[in-house]
Amino acid sequence: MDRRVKKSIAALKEALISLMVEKEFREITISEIVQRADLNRGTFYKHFQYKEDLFNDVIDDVMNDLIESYQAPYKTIEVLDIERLQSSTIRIFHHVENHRTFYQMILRPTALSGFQNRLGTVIKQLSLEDLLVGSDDKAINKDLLASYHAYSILGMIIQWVQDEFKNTPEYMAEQLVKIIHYRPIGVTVPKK
Amino acid sequence: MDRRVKKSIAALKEALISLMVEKEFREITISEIVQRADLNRGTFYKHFQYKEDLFNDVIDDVMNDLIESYQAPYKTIEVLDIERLQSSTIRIFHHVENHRTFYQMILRPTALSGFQNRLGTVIKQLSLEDLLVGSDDKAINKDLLASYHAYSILGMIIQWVQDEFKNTPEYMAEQLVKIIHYRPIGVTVPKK
DNA sequence: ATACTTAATGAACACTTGTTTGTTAACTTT
DNA sequence: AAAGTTAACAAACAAGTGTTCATTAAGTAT
Repeated sequence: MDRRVKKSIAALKEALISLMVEKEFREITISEIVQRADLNRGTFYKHFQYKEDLFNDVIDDVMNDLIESYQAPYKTIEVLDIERLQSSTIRIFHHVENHRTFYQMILRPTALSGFQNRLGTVIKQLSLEDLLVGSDDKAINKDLLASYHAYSILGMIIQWVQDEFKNTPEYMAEQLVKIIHYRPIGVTVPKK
Repeated sequence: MDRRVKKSIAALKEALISLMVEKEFREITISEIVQRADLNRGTFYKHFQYKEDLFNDVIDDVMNDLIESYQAPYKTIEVLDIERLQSSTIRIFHHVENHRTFYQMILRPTALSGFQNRLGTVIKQLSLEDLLVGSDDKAINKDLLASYHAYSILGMIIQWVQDEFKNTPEYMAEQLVKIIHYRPIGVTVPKK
């Protein structure tokens, strides 16, 4: 890859990130980005169509790091006991902490992903009111459980939509009940 | 509320929805919206700042319907047995089907919520590779389970961010394990 | 029915966007 | 080191954005 391209794209990413710390993505203009990156506006359009595309490149970097940190435990462990999956092997939360500023930027309620956050928040509220009434396990953080539950339902809906509504709503409801009552089985699987 | 306002906003919502069926939200201009709504551009800016704000109004309508359909079962049932929560009481999937076009529009992978979808997809992929290895329950749809699992983790991360990283990553990982092993308790709670 | 309030309009403004075109200069390949 | 390639640049364009302001007319309240 041409060194000029690498430098330009790196400068654009840098500029976008530093702007996103200061203001909403919505309000950042391409002119501002190139101004901060000290590049010509045409250079931006040579590589990207929208600022969203540039942002996707930034996301790519973080996602690659996530994939690495998720797979990291398996590199040292020869066999994986699913039932006894220790919380220490779950590295994803460390990854998030390492990219703290990024995730804060990305997931703040007002930000980008308007609809999914809204839907998630609504379901979470409903969960808090209802499904948690019977729970008395003091060791479990209620807010975390509600958010877990809310977004898991969102996940099922997204999968359903991606499957083009092939299943019936009744099937979906049944699956939800089954998954909630499901537990991973304690088998030991040899690595790869 | 002034009848003119109600009519204008309704026309703008209508116009936006019909445009969103045809093309990406990104590519819809405010000029197009008012043109289709047969209104002056200034009228749009009287009520909204960005097209995102108008879109939020559309979302509000659907969310209100969701809240209703979620709470509907409890209106007829006097007591609620959490353990025996029948799938038939879970109305949320019917709500989604009733707004099929809307959800398809909103949740298609290329659309709006870039980052969360990306994050969800990555975690789902990783889940499919790993956590499902030991599962042999033929009654559970693997893709649904993976998506459920992926977005539930996303939900925990979002909650963590909203709590301003008060907890440690180790705590988060422990909570995840606890929640996965958690089951709702079979208590019967009197309605309100 | 009349007076008031204010939504909707049209025109105008500086600015950003997305695109194109020719020129300059940096990089790669031989 | 020279030749060929192409990124970065500057300038210019139509179209959209976000804002303001005076004018018209629809709606509300008395």
